[in-house]
Amino acid sequence: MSNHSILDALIAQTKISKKQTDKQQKIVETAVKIFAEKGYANTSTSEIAKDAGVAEGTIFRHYGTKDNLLLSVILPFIKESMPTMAESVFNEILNKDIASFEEFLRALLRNRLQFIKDNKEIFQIVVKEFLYNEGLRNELSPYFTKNIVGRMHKMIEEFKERGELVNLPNEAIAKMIFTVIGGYFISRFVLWQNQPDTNEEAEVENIIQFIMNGITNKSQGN
Amino acid sequence: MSNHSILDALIAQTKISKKQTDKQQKIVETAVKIFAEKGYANTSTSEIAKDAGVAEGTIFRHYGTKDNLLLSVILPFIKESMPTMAESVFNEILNKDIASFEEFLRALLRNRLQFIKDNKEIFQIVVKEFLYNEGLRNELSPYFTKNIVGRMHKMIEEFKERGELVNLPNEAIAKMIFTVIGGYFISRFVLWQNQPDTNEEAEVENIIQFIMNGITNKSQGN
Amino acid sequence: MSNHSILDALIAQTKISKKQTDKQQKIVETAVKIFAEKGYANTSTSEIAKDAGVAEGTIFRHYGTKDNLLLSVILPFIKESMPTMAESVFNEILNKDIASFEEFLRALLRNRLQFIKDNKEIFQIVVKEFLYNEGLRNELSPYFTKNIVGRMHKMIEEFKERGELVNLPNEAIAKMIFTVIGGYFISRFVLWQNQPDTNEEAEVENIIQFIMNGITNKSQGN
Amino acid sequence: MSNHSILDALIAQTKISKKQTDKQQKIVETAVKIFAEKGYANTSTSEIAKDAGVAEGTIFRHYGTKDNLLLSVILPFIKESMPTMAESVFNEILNKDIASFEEFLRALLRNRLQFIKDNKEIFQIVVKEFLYNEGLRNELSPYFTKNIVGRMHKMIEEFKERGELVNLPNEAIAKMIFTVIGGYFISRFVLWQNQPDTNEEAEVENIIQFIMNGITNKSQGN
DNA sequence: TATGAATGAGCATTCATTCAT
DNA sequence: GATGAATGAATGCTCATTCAT
Repeated sequence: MSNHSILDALIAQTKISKKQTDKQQKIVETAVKIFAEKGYANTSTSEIAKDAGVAEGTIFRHYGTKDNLLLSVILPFIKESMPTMAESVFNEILNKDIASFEEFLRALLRNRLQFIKDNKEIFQIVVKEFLYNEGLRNELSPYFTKNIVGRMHKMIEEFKERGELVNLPNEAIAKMIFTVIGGYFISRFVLWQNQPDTNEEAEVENIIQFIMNGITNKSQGN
Repeated sequence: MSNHSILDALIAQTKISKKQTDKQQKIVETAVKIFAEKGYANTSTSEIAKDAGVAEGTIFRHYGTKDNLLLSVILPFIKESMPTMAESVFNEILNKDIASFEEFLRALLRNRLQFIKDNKEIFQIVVKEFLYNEGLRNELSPYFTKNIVGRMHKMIEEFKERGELVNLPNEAIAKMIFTVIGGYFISRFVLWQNQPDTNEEAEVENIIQFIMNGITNKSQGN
Repeated sequence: MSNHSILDALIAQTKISKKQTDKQQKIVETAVKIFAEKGYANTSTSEIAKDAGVAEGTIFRHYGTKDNLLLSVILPFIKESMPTMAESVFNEILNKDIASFEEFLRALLRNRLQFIKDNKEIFQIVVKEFLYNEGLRNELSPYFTKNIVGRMHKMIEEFKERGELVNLPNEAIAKMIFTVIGGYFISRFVLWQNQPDTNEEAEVENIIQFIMNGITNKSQGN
Repeated sequence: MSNHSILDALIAQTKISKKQTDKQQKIVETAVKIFAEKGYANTSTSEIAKDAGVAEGTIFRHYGTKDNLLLSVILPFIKESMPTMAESVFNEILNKDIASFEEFLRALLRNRLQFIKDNKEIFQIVVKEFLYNEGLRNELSPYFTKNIVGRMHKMIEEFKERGELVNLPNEAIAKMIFTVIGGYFISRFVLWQNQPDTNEEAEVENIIQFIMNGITNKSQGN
């Protein structure tokens, strides 16, 4: 996990992926499942091979190293998770002048919630490894910054100008939104995955309200 | 990391720790440093031994297993971090009828911020392992729930009655407060530890304001 | 050395042993030699690996644990030693109505003597570990009882009815025969392996005579 | 277990044992118990120390090495078991001209049976280690030969002259007697120690009869 | 005399990786 | 493309032994 830029890897990845053999698909599937469950460092390639019904050599024929297998698992998710957000969410909002920031938040949260529900296990891997694996963190961070933070600032700026947002530094606002939303995702999908299904609708709405208005009782004066 | 209750361990811990030899101290010190840096799973006992200037056997003579060494590193922190909060923060507030919830939040945040600044590395270990190490998570969770959540609910209830807090479920309020504060600590001390010192005063104030009032511009109508 | 029934192991063993690689063969060969010489507990896997000209990992790839290697060495011997005796010796005798018990004894002793001469080293291992290794003893015992003791009783019963044998409990007779024959094997092949070759023919005959007639001088009256 | 003659050790032993401290006594007691149960090679000095309520260093202060502790446990037993037999049994018999060989056997068996019942655990150790520990075997063997075999031969010679014994080599006769008696002891006290108490009187008598007369039905002709 | 902290070689086992088939 | 035998360094841990107090 050291001297390959993530972008290089991405490119290589795209080039290589002419066709995935059945075995390859099975390997990645299995790796996702086990990495999510026990973490990268606690998973052995032999376990993956056995569970995938594949010879251990086959893993290395296709992915070269265990590190590389991790990347092969994570990268498509990253590739998807970042730009998608940009295109389908941000722009969509920016073009509709009727939208409030609250509506934007709601759309963003719902959109990402669905995405993560569709990619629960990979999300678990990314979260865990982002914290545990400094190499990976260093690779993903600039990518994240470049794609997300920039757009978010623009968005905040826009709504600040409309007078909807409090006068805090853009960065502070962005960070707090990410913290609350990210905290929700991590808490729900990584830490307490087996909790019985809660009332998602209400939860989402509470989060939006919290981000917008905090916890102070607004009808205090009444 | 399996069949020892954390409370039992805590008790045993306290009893055993008659005197720590110099070597023991060096071992724990070094373990803290390396675990924090690379994570428990990526740290070998031989590395700890070498860095601590100690024979590898010495580690096992004192701590028995690597798991146990981790606990020996973490438990005093946990022991400190939980009840302390209870006594020195919660009660203090409950007794002063002048206090607002905002003041309580400020005190809580400041108090914990100081504590974590004093125990930066162990905090890093706890955060990382809480996510990565299911066994540890299962041990710490009930302890956390029992000590913190209960008190927090009482506190929220109290201020709800005073009409200061929004009408959301106590749990939802508590969770969001923890998410924001925890997110701040993790972001600052685990993820981006090497960032240049920011304006802490302002940051703390922003967080408080955010929790209390969200991001909506309150002077909107003016 | 605990929770596997020997019968299960036997079955598994037979199934697995599709083909043995050269290295596997070398490992077992070497293990037999060293276990026999120094005992299981005093033999390290690294010594076996070195002597076998194999990487230590190779042992574990094929046998999983040191315990398992011991079983892999012993089981084929056990499998052979028990039923063979049943089929080829017992039945053979039972079908010839001319046979005397003495002839049966002679056939039995000769047959087993040859078998052990052909498997000297494994016999040494089995004897030593049967005494030293309670787990192994507990596994082998019932198997031994089931296969040997039953048949022996039937045999003794048969010859008792022919009036050839003394009126002692079958069990007592069987036990003494085993003690004398087993004692001979152990003494000759385990305890004093390096004694110069004695007159085997005479020795066998002495044993038979001893079992049949004891040490009393029968021509006493003359 | 290498370059000390057992006789030297015996002497040294005798000299040293001025006074045994309480701790020493506890150590030997505990060592006997655990060696008997699990075998020398499978017992760690730390386990002995813990069970004996003694610091590990104390064992080494008194016995120097683990090997030496084993000897300290075994030697008094050997010292006792050999000469005692000589004095109290052999001579006793030799002086009474009325005695038959059968009576001698009975006296010998009873005498040794009692001795072993009084020293069950050490007997277990000696048997196991005699087989497992080549060094120990090489040390004990000559001692055994010198003390026992010689006397036994004399005894057999004596009764051969009286016409009581079969015309087999003295050695063969001695060996078979030892095998049967030793086999009984080992079977009863080492292999199946937990068997419910059998009818000892009858068992002893069966053994004597077996040694004297074998298993042939003597009243065949009737 | 007794302690117990410290040692470091040794142990069984795991693991990512290589390579001939 | 896929296999699976083979590797050997590394790992967590044990153990007999030493030595200052």
